[in-house]
Amino acid sequence: MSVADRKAREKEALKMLILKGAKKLFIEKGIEQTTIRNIADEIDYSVGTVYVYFKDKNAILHDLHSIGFQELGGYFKELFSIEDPMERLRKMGFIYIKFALENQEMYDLMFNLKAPIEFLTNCDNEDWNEGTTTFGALKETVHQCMQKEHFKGHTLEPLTFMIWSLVHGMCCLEIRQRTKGVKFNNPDTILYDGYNEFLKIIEKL
Amino acid sequence: MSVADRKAREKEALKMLILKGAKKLFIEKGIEQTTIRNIADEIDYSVGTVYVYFKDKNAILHDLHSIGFQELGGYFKELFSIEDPMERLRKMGFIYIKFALENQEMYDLMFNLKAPIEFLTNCDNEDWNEGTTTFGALKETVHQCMQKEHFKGHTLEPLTFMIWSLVHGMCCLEIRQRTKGVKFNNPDTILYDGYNEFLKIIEKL
DNA sequence: TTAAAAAATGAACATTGTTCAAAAATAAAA
DNA sequence: TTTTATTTTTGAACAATGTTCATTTTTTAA
Repeated sequence: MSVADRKAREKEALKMLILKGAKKLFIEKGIEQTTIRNIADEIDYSVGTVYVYFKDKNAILHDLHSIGFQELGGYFKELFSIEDPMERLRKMGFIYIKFALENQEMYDLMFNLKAPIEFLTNCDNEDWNEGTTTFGALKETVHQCMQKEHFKGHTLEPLTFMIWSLVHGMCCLEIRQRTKGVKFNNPDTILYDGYNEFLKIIEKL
Repeated sequence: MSVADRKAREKEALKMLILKGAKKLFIEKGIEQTTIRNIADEIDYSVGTVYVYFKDKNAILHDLHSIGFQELGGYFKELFSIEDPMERLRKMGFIYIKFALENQEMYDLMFNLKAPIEFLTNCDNEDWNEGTTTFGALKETVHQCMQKEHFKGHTLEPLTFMIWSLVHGMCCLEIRQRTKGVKFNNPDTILYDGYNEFLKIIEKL
């Protein structure tokens, strides 16, 4: 191993350290409430160093948003072993909501904040690979459901988007505290009453 | 009319002027990109004056979020004349999406931003009247649908929340630019392909 | 041991929301 | 009308933020 190799590894390590510190603070005190100085303090480096490794705050948020998608992938792992696509779709909905509620700041970053998308636009990058891949996974399962004679009369792409919108809408309203006027039976609102109604709906399609 | 009355009227007028200026700038250049100084400049007053009429930026955002709900109410007006609840529900979905797409910054403020809710919390106000009222209107229509034997096997409150989540989810993903990976047929994506699929879904419930 | 290259630093800048003593404008009193 | 009291408006000043960059420190190569 050359010195250049080690340097590259160290560079990568420090980049990860910054991201790890940032994520910790984001979860602890919220993304908006976390400053670059906070992040630098957290890992005992100076502000300037953070800017050596990241172009700006959006770059940090974008990288962390990608990490969020990796983590969602981890949640989704257990789905691979489910043969029946309808059963997989049901579980997928549950896991999606669970992930959103257990990782609210990360979910917000992945699907709501402007920063990650702004970063892509700034880099002249039209595509949003993380989202497209996840959407593709859902679409594949819906496709298999349709092959088994479910969802008659629906079109794959828009229907997939509807299912995504349904669970995303729930999570979004909950995370942004717009569910105050909704009277649920269960204390753990979305994950029980919401999810149950979601099950009823896809059953009828 | 006493002097005190006139003063009260003038005070109210200036408050409205500030809100009007703020709204104009929000729509023109985005909420995050608009500063208090911008708003003050827009209406030819000083920064300090803005703070005489509003406690802080959140107070402006909250009042503007309320105005947004009034405007949504304006969009909803034509629904009153529709007798058939199912037909009314369908039109309601269309108008909701239309409002969201035509007033993206306002929609964001009403249903996504933290500011209006933070303002309520700061005032020790637990309730979110604007949202609860709008949710109530949707719930009433869904209730009438159920009385006409639609939506068998569903529960009013959670089902209403599902329908809201569905349209909100679509609008949210579109406004926050998360629909890049979804291939629609129509150029006006959500309002046609999305809405059509929404129609198919509520038809089957 | 020394010179060159790389990495880390933190003071400095522009911009933000916010405050508040002072100034200006208005109303009430003499 | 003139003076006093009250209300309204002002903008300089403050702390906090994202960001930059000349300087210092550390590491590598000679």
